[in-house]
Amino acid sequence: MPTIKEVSELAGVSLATVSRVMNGSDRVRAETKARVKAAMEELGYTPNSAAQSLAGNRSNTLGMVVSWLDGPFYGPVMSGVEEELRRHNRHVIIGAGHGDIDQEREVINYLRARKVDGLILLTEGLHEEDLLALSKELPIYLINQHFEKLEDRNMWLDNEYGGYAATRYLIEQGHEQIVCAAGQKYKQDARERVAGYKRAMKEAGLTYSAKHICHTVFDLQGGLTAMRSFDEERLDFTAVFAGSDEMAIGALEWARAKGLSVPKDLSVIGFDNQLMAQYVSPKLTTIDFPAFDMAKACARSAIQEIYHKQKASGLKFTPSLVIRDSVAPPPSR
Amino acid sequence: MPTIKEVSELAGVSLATVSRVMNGSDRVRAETKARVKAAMEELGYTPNSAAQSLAGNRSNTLGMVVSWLDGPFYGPVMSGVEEELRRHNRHVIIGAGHGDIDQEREVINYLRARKVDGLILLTEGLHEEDLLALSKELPIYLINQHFEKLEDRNMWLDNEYGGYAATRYLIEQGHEQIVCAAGQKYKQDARERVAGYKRAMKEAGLTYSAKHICHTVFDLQGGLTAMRSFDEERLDFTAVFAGSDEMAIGALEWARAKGLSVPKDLSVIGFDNQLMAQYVSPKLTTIDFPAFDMAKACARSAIQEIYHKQKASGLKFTPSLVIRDSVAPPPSR
DNA sequence: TTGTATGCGTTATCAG
DNA sequence: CTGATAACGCATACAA
Repeated sequence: MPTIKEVSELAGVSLATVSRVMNGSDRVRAETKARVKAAMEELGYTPNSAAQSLAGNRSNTLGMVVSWLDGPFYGPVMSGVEEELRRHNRHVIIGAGHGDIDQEREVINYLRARKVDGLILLTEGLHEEDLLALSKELPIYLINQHFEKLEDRNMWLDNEYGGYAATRYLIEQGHEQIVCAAGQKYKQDARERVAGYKRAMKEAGLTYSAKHICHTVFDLQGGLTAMRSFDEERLDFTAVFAGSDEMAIGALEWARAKGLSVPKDLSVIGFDNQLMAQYVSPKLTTIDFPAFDMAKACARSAIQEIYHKQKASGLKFTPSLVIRDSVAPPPSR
Repeated sequence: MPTIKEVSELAGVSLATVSRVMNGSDRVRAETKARVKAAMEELGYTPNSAAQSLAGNRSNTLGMVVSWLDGPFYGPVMSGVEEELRRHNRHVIIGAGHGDIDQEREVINYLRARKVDGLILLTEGLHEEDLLALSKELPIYLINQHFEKLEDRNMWLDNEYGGYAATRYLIEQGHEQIVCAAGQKYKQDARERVAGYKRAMKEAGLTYSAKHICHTVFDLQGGLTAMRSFDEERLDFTAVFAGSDEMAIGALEWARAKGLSVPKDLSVIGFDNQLMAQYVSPKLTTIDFPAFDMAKACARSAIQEIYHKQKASGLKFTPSLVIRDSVAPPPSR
């Protein structure tokens, strides 16, 4: 493995000069730079990242904390971050918090010990105080969590608009009685999606009661629970807006058990556009969550700020409707 | 951030001694060791991994190459590896090959430049020559790829047995006419699963022709294609063994389109026990692929060999049957 | 614009 | 069993 020393000898310059051309060519003559680059090329030089980290007092590594490594949602996010960082010759250490706040903290400590230069967080447990304290120590970037005090290190989805778009689509199809199966009430995104539902309903002059909105959990079981609740309340409805695809699949299951055909008797729209949305029957109409793009943008922004001293800026992403087979006009009476 | 220097001063010993107690206490007096440990504790010392890498000429990092970061299959694998490595204070850099052999090679080069101490591979493109050449350079560990020349760095699934168990279960339910929707013929695991099917059929004295086995692709579309082929061949069958859950879901879709009810009219068994197997309707009876455990075992073995000079040893994993709702006795005639 | 010298925090090789 | 001390490969003041 060649080192800068060998490169410098071949190029007939000093170590320092080689180092300079590596780190964004401060002020070195173009000709010298070319000679050095040629030498690097010839030797097949690759920098030793450990030495860089040690001397430069930074690890060229970002830490990333997700709740699960194996959830359908996190794959695209990790993928986006990894891809972007590798393009910039940096890398990422990923840790899983397993949905537990203590484990999340532990992972963060681990990453700190690894001296990561920044942190990308896609978590649920950490609250504002935690985040604020952390951010005093090193730059942290938030995916899917809108936190005003960290505004320019935020990549967030306009969940409200997503909920609006979903509901709006149902309304356009002719539905007037629409229920909303929502996720955990303490979750920001769950609440925002519900807000979108409400806005669309009001805007269309449709009515809903508190019973039309059922906060349960963002999973299949939660979807079932919500549907049962609507049923027990004897509500009339022709369509359901589910806060997540998994909940929507729960709704499909409920409908099947009830002998209702989707979308003929009941329309269902989900949220997230997870992989499995395409695998169920009927294929789920849903709202796309651009996780991959958000992750990429986040990584790019982090790199710019941390390594190139440019100001970071947050970005709001707008989700889009994905039309498949689970929504149709309501049954005519 | 405290360094060993500060620790050594507090403990009243030399740098070298501190270093010794860190690295598995070669020969240092118990009392000294205790003093040093106390000092480390008191200062909250954590080793600087960059310095360790530089001085020790190793990165304490393993590279891992998977085909996709976002496939349902890879999550549990990454999860297992990450968890095990972190427990041992090592880490992993994950790269994705995107199912393309050139990209896989590129990722491997990237990881080599990062000076990983070993490589965990869960790939498809690389062939034996590649692997053999690579393994001359650094230790490589294979998940889900049985390669005799690297026998003790192999974690592999007994796919043949899995295919046998799946088919056997169908037979026990009373099926006699069973077709097999298999994955890509060039894939080792696809072929092995088929071999298991054949063994079970023969053992039970049941017959099958070449037409009963259809090699397509390990995905939903492949499942559809295979089913159509059986249909066009006008085969009689009451059950299908699909080489993957995705193919099985394709079979479900085909049955639905045909107006067949699963499992009443047709039984379907899958393979892999991916997350989505629980989300489709009917819930898929399938063969569990213990990806998480395999990954953990692989990481453990790698750590033992690379960092503790113990001989690695491969492991064969036996898949198990997961009974859900997609298999029933054949319709009585 | 370029070169020299020093230090980053460890490990490893020697002596003692 | 323990202590000096020289690497490890690079970044960065400081000098030239």
